[in-house]
Amino acid sequence: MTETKPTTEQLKDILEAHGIKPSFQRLSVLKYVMEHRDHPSVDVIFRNLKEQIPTLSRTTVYNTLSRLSRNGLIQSLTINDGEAKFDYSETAHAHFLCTRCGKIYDVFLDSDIYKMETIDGHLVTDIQINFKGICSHCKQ
Amino acid sequence: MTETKPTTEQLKDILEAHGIKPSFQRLSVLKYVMEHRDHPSVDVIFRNLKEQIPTLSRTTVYNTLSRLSRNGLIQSLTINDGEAKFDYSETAHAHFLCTRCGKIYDVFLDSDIYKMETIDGHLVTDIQINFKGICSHCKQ
DNA sequence: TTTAAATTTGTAATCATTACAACATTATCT
DNA sequence: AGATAATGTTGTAATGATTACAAATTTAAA
Repeated sequence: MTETKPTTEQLKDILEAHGIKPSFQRLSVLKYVMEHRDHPSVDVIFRNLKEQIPTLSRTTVYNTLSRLSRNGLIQSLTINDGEAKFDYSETAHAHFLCTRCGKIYDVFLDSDIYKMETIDGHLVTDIQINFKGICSHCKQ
Repeated sequence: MTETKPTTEQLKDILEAHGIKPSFQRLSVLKYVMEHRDHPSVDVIFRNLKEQIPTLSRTTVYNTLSRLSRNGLIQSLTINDGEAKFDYSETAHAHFLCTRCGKIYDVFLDSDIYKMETIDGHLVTDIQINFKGICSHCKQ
């Protein structure tokens, strides 16, 4: 499993290292994304955290994810129309979206593309390689 | 310029070769996408065609683009949240989205990734390589 | 402890997309 | 050709994700 159980101290350190104040809500959102590597949507994150934090607002989840993403802590996957999916990962990897069941699979391929810092004179801050098709389960 | 001016006959042939009946609306949408390689959105396509075809419905544009995309004639770019962008191209290429000005640039890099037909046992029907960052114009 | 700054919350607005039913056009069959 | 079925188009209404915004709360600074 790629899932980790970071301690509150570790979460705090990570947020501060990225210039984000470690509020309780932010710690909770980051914790959720780190412990659930199945590309959760805003709605999934919100509904699950709401159980532990009844006062939590959907807007806070949006704000927090957007900030984590902007500061390069997590990646906002734009692989499908509809809702955004979020990804925390140390190692660069691609994604495969099954257009039948909607599941998103991690795909590990070592490509030089991930190392590019500029392209055609443009400054690169994010790289996403997206495959779409029918997954092995749906194929049968 | 990569733009082409296909004749009505050519458009008809292309549609029929992909198993799509060449109605007037479909010919018009395909023509627009082929002649405008700047990744237009549904709204842009609709508003421009509406001038020549006053009876045109937005739903028809959605339906047509979705069918052209499903049949592999055009590509629906999912590089940014918000609205989908459409791309007609004979040669595989990547895209760069400037997060400041919103412009999408074509990026040509020859990668073996485009040749993949399966990955991890999944059947691949679409591949997109997306870069994001600050473009050379906005950098200054 | 008072004041200012930052964060969170909830509701209302926005905007792209889809559902759907009526209407129009095109193809099929006798 | 004329009747009938199939397909395509249109417009409006619904849906669903995201954002705007202002009030309320919490945290930091003086």
